[in-house]
Amino acid sequence: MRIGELAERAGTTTRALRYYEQLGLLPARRAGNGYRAYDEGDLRLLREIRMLQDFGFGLEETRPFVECLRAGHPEGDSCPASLEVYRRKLAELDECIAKLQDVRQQVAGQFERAVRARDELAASEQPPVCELTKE
Amino acid sequence: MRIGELAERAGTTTRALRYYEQLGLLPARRAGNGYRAYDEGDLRLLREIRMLQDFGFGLEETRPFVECLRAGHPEGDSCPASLEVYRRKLAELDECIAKLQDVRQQVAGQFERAVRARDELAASEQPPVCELTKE
DNA sequence: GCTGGCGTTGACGTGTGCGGCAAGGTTTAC
DNA sequence: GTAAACCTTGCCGCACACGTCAACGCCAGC
Repeated sequence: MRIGELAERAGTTTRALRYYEQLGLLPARRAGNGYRAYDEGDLRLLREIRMLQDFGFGLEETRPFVECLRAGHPEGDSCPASLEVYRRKLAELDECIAKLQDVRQQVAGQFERAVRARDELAASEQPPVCELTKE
Repeated sequence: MRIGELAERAGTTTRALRYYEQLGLLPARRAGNGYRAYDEGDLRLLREIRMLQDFGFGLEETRPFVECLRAGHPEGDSCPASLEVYRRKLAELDECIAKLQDVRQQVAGQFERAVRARDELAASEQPPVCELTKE
């Protein structure tokens, strides 16, 4: 299989594949004409990378999974190094979520204060004249 | 006040201030010798920028707040444009938090599945011989 | 044999918020 | 008078995962 076909079957681009090879993440054999040659195993590796990327893993974080598969294990996460990455990622996610929730609270507080200030200003500048102003 | 003093009083760097000026976010008057000259008002603007940055606002998102203050309003969020930025940010935060929580769920699921698979494999390869193996 | 569609490498661009350095001018303290 | 500490502009670098050329080679169909 050549690079274009692999890219299409994995739902990515040739540019990404060349980049992965540059990182040593997904090295390719070469055909006689210099074209990159891939097989079904590479497709499996690539799908693993893509799935982890969708989870927000950086490319370096996918490396243990890829190497685990290349070592012949049935799943990318059959190795301790991969499990460790999972653990780190979960901790990271928890921290990030907590931080965002804290920020959300603070921003919501600022927003509500600002809205109240605006409403009070409007009320003092243009007090309702009488009941008749209500249409 | 010169750039170094302002930076120190706001807890930032001269480099950041020059960058803000480059963006037109915090323009500076100039002294006769070409040095940037700031006043207390600029310190106020800068503090506003820094606070919003701490909330994760991008510099462009702080612009309405800064312009609001420069227009003479008592607070950076006294203007409708600032309130709109708050609203957008809250929506963005909610979306981001929801996404992260979803990802966390999925990663946790993968992790637990992988751990179970590992334990089952270990159990089948090295079954507990008998009660005596427990120390 | 020629066009079109593959492939190759290499290099620069993207966005964000600065850090760091060079090469100079200014001011301040002693 | 001179050294230290400030200021100026300008430009390159970083992280990250590629996108987007450019200039070229290879191969299939007509």
